[in-house]
This record gives sequence, structure tokens and C-alpha cells, in this order.
Amino acid sequence: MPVRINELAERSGVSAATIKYYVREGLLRGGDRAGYNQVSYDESHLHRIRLLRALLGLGGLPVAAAKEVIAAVDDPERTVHSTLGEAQRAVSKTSVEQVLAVADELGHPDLLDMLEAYRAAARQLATLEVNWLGRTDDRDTLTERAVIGTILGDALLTAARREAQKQASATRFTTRNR
Amino acid sequence: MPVRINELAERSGVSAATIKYYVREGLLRGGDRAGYNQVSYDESHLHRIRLLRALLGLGGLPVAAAKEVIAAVDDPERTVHSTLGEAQRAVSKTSVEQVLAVADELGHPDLLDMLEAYRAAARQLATLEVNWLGRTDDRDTLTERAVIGTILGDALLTAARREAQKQASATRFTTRNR
DNA sequence: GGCTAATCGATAGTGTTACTATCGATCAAG
DNA sequence: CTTGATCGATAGTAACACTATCGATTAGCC
Repeated sequence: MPVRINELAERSGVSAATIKYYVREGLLRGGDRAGYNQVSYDESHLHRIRLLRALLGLGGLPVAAAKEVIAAVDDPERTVHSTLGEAQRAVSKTSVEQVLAVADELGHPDLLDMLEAYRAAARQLATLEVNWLGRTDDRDTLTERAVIGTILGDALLTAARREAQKQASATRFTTRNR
Repeated sequence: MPVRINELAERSGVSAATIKYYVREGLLRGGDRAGYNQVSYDESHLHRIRLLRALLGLGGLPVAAAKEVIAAVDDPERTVHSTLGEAQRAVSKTSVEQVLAVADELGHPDLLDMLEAYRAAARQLATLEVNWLGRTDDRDTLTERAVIGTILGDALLTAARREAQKQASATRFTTRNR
């Protein structure tokens, strides 16, 4: 179902101007030419825009970082492992060491005491995630799942954490003292 | 040890101009007046700047959100529970539902299958964190720990997750196929 | 006492990011 | 044959987080 830019804009929920911008920035393939002012977009463009919105919105990636992730997904030479690495690099803002250093500076060095628990939980989830990834055999789907698992997984985990904290804090700090 | 703005700038690592900006924006108390062009800052200002940098840097909060968190920390009327809630609100960008909806749109509705595992891990950590919080009795320290636990904990968890994923992906995708 | 350098608060300017709007040329569709 | 959509190029905008400059004043050193 080939469509023109305005319909693509409607379906994807981003403006035509923004689609042009994404094409300019190399985030999105241009449509297929069919005359001087006729270019047609298809399902694949729609899907890509949705992926982009997930990276930029939920993932909070800057456009430049999203571009690199997209490039990794599109590169048929890349292994799943290296695509996943690229996705991780894109979302990495801080290392464990940096976080602990800041905790130290703030006078709460005992944040370190929780590190092992965090690591254990992370290991457990990572195993699960890698299995989730591998549910498909198609290489393109697999690499896409790698970035989705990284980006959406991050968002999902922090959202779940907030829910759990809210719960834990409620039982701890409202039923008893303080 | 009362100091002037330039020394505070040096010690904290942010410029004098930025300190003035933070004061203007209500993120930082002004120093104590001691004459027309004499204002002195102390340890508490230094500590506050470090907290700010953690919120703005590691936490990635916009200045406006950091302001609200700071206000909650400073409000003696607030319970720990509500301060923690404020910190969570500030970092919340997405809910579990939103993330799952996006996964659906992208053609990976089975991300849902991992939700329970994420929730279980989150619950476990949340219990730990709340205990960690409660290691102090001082109310001010307690509320500060609430925001530090939320913000730095988020950063620490995602960093640990990346480490674990890297590991898991390496053993799964480089030793065998693909 | 005189001079230099620092400080004050106020206001204006800057660089970056992610779009958004406008343009003239061209063409599809009714 | 007219109307309206499209094209790519270029310029403009809004928000954000600072950063720089200003004239008035004064601390601190010789």
C-alpha cells in the first residue's frame, strides 16, 4: 500500500515536515520516486517511524544516537551481539563506577551495599531477555528485537521499579512511624 | 568555612555564573549577606550543588523538575513517603502500560511475557531499598536518601543491567550460531 | 589613601536540539 | 484548466541550560 507523505504523516502521527526532517537526517529512507513531485512511502516507512519514535521518545535518545542505532540495525554485516552493543552504547549515560562515585560525594557511600543485589537481579533478567530475543530466527527481526529489548526493556524495568517502590514505601512509611 | 562565590565555584566544579543561575531559578539558597557585594556560602551550599548535579546530570532531570524535588526535600511538612513520591514523579517518563503499547505497535507484543519477571525483580529490590533508606533516623538525611535512592538507584540499576546484558549476549551470540 | 580585582544583581546573549514554516517549481486529478 | 498536493531547499522557531556583560560598589593589599 504505497502512500504519499501526508497519509504517512497521518498514520504515523508525526507531521509531514518531521518526516522530511527525518529523511534529511538519515533516520529514514526517502520514498520511491515516481515523478518530479511524486514519492511513495510504504509499510516499511511506517514501521521505521514507529521504531524511531520509540527510540526518541521512550528511549530518550538524541537524534544523532538514534541514527547510529538505526544504522546498526540496517547493516547486514553486523552480528546481533554487536547491534545490541550499539543500542546499549546509545542509552548508556553512566557507568556503575560513576554512580557510586557520586553517591560517595553525596555522603552515601553505602549505596555500594546494594550493588550486588542489583547485579544479581540484572543477571537474572538479562538471561531472560536474551532468550526472549532468540524467539525469532529472522535476522532482521532479531536485531530489531535487540534494540527494542534494550530500549523498551529499560523503560519497562524502571517503570516496574517505580511501581514497586511506591508499594514498598507505602507499607513501610505510612503504616508505622514517620 | 564561609567562602565567596568563586571558591564555591571551584570546589563544586560549576561556574560562578551557573551558581547565580541556580539561585535565580530557586534551586539553591542565596548566600548570607554581609555587605553590598559580599555574600558568603558554606558547606550546605556545596552539598546542595552536588545534589543538584546528581539530579540534573545522572538523573537527567530538567531544571524545572529538579526544582520540585528540591522543594520537597526542603519542606519539613512532607513525609518521607511523599518526598519519595515526588522524586519518582520527577523521573517518571513512562508507565508500564505505555511501554507495552509501544511494543505492541512495533509488532513485539510478547514483551508482555517478561513483565512478571521485571515486576518480581523490582519488588525484591524495592524492599531492599526501603530498608537501605531506613538506616538513618535523621529526617533530613532520610528524605535526601529517598531522592538519592530513587535517582541514583535508577542509574545504578540500568548500568548493572547493561553489564549483565553484555555478558549474556556474549555467551549466547558469540559462542554459538549467528 | 589609592588602586586593583572581586563581588553584587539584573539583563541580555549564546549554542544546541528538534523540529516547523515557507518557498517557488511542478504536476496529479477532477 | 484550475486547484491543491507535492517536491527539496532553506530559513525560522521554541525550549532549554547556561554564559557573558554591565555599572555600582567594596574588600583587600601596598
